[in-house]
Amino acid sequence: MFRIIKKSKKSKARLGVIKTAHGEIQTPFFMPDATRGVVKAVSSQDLRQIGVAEAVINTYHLYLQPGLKLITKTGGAHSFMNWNKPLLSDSGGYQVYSLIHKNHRLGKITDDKVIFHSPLDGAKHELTPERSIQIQFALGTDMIVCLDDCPPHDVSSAAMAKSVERTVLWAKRCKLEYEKQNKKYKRRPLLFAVIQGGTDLALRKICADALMDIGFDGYGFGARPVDGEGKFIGEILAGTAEMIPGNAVRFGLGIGLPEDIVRCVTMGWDIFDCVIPTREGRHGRLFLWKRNSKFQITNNKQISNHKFQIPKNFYDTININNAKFAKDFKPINAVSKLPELREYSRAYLRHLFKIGEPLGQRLASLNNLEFYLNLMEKIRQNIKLGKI
RNA sequence: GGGUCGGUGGCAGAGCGGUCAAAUGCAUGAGACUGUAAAUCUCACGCCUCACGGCUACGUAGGUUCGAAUCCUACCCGGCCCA
Repeated sequence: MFRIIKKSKKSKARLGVIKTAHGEIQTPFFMPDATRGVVKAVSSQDLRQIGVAEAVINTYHLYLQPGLKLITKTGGAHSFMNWNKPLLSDSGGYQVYSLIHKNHRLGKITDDKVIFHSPLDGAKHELTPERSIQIQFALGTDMIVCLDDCPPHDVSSAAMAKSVERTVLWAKRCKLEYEKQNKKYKRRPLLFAVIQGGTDLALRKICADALMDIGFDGYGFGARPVDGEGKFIGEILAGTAEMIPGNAVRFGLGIGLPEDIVRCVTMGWDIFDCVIPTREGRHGRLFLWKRNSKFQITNNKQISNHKFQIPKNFYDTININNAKFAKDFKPINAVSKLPELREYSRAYLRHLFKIGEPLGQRLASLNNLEFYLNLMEKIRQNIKLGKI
């Protein structure tokens, strides 16, 4: 269940609460990706320690490995992962894109279903909209997503229209299957559909309207639009948000960069997930607050007079692999709530990366997740105080 | 002392007359990463130059050849075997 607590007067941002069987979460929020049942390199204990309240797992990956039987046997994804907070499962729609649209040898898409060759061992698997929902019920996740057809950005407009048509068709089948599973499991996870349509707002509208006729708890924005240089195109996201009724959850799938999340919040998007903090962390990039950033938690008096603008340059990133950190004995992150990040030096973290030690990846991932959590906290505070 | 094999760029290690500034791996330097086929990928990596190009290089010194990391001679150094 989704309830809006406060709407901004300055923008389309809103504060809300999503109630699930595993607790309530305040929106806007960010979910780390735990695609294969782990946020890579970190434990659920780590996540709890920095205050992560929800995570995203993937239907397709967990179905392939370790498989549903095993997960069902342990009582679902929550207990398997030792995670008692809300979980969202993604449908496998993104894998339609990353495994098939991008590489036709790995499978085939028909109107009826998707045929995958497992990247693990090449074995053939079929995913239908119904199957995706069944799997997600078996996983026991709190928020589930309809299987969608996520095309590459550069596809022809005819192919894009086809994707939209397919996405709507599949969403319809997902909804029907959802009702069946509902009766079987006596559970009502939130069901989200995904709006496709590329950078064509009219097509997005066709998709959104068709999905809203079916009716879902929330609507996702699929296939983050980019321009020729790979940059984020805001108008499409803003326009699409407007198509979605205010009482539905707006889910920006795979978004993104900190500044993009802020922008999307002001457009009315509520929840986000992205691999950036963890993947880039594993690759040595750390997100750090700028010392004099104007984008601060607003109970700080000094900046409480600051009129809200979408903050720019409020953070820095560093690549800890760079030679300049070899003798940098400053803390990894002096303002972290994690003692580990305050006590280990950057020189040491660089050393861990240089020797390929997984501890380095864990520390960097935690640093970045903490940054994202802080970001969302600041965003919520700003909305609460009427600044966004 | 005799015999034998070998000495190649930061390291390991190809190359054995021209297409060699020299494969490949590692190391190093930088970059990318957006619903995770990602502890991955890309680029650079003798010196000078933005580049064209030039210069110096395959233990050292000579030599053969139009041309040598590659062939010959001597020397230096190392491994192994014999005394």
